[in-house]
Amino acid sequence: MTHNCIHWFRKGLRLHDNPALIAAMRDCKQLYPVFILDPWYPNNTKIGINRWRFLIGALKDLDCSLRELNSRLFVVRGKPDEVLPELFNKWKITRLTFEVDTEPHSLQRDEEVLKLARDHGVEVIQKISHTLYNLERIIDENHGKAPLTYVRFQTVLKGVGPPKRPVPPPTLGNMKGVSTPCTDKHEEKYGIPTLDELGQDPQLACPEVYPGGEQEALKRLDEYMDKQAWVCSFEKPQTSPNALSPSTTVLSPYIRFGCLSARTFWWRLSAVYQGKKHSQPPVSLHGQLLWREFFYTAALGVPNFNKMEGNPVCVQVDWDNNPDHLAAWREARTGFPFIDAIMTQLRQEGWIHHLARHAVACFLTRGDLWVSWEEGQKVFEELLLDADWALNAGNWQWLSASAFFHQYYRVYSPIAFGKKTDKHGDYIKKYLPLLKKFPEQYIYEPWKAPRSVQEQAGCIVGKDYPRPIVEHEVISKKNIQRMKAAYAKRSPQTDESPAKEKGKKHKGESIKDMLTKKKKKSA
DNA sequence: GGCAAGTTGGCCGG
DNA sequence: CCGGCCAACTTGCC
Repeated sequence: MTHNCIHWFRKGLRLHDNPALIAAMRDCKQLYPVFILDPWYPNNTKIGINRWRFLIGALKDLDCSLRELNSRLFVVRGKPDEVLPELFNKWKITRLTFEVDTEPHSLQRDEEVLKLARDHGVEVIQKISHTLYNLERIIDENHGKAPLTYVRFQTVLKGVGPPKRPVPPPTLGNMKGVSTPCTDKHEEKYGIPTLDELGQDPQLACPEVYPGGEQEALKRLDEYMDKQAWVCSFEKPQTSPNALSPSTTVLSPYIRFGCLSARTFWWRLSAVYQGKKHSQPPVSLHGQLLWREFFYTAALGVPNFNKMEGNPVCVQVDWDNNPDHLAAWREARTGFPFIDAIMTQLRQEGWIHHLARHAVACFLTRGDLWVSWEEGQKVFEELLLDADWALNAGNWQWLSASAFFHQYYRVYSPIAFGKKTDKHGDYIKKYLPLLKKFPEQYIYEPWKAPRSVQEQAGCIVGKDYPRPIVEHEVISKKNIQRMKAAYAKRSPQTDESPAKEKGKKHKGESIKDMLTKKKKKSA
């Protein structure tokens, strides 16, 4: 039997390692590659202009590549559960293929679509290619629960083996006997949207630093895989958050939209590592892909993963409702140049280094402003090209010491942290040119500069650039105590039965224990 | 009991 | 002046 097929692109905006697309081409007469632009989607999540532009780039590139296979991309406007049944009838569809997406709202949407397909007699083929592994399998192997530590995650993976190899991209051979019926009105009806159509003002766009698309992704991948020594010695915590050009690969936006397959990246790294000494997870580049997998698994296994309430792994904290603090942070006017420079880079370029995310996330939440991580999550969702539901929620919980990471007394200093990798403040001067003329000595703390120095620099603190929004040394100490209180509330069983702990120590108290205790007391 | 990607700032010894 | 150690201090897992 030959089929009329829709391949539904959602994430996975690529031809390489796309098993669902290959499946669509098998025994196929007419192929319709579809992307559904859901105008209602932005209702619950705000998407910034840079993210829209990246998506447009990725769609254009996809359409280009499909043309080379004598096909085209159909961008369809509407809600999937309304649009797909129409298309099933109109195109006499017998088969629907797509890539598995494990985000909760996607799972719900796809459940609905499966029902509709069944009603229309449409066969559905789903393939896993967005993640390295079948995440359900990982949860099964861990006795039905998502692993909560990276070490545990790695232990589970040892039993599962390496990820599958990527599937080669389709060729004209795959398209033998397959056609994509297009009319003259294709552009008009199924064309790729413009920023205008998406309600974005192109005039407001900053210069594009990271163009979207599979070709761009593969070019970038090649460029980095050529640097073999760099790849083999890569250790994420050693890279700089405030380098003038990125100290890491910036492949994350491409992986987020599926312009680059994580499995392709994984096996390209394996090829570079082959026979050489190389860094290891969690800090290596393989380790980065595993962190992604780790948070994807947690996001699938933990209910309400993007919220504090109803999230069983998340510490419940009495965050302040402070719109002024939140706005200052979002709009890069906290008065801390390091923080404001990072937030400026985020808004302009759509990407900031992982450790820069640490600095601003800690500052917004447990470090200084005591604003809920959910608010920060929303801002990142809007502005980050690589904003990914699972990673965004997981990392915000990590940084706010709400889950995964618990050493809340480790607070990043908005002054000291940046200095370690950028003594002269060049990064600050790049993104906050207003402060360009401040002497090095004051670049991280311009409010400490004498009036005459501020005048000389042409920038008066309190007038041209804000005074610091909080006193970091004071507020961060207070906040540590607030975190301590939140943690204490968390486990009432230790409150009720302190005897348990005493009982445990009673018998086996060693000399070393006693020494440690004494030391602590005297300190 | 010890260890875990990603702190800071103070103190001590060289 | 620099590197190293320590305290501040938690949970999950081995």
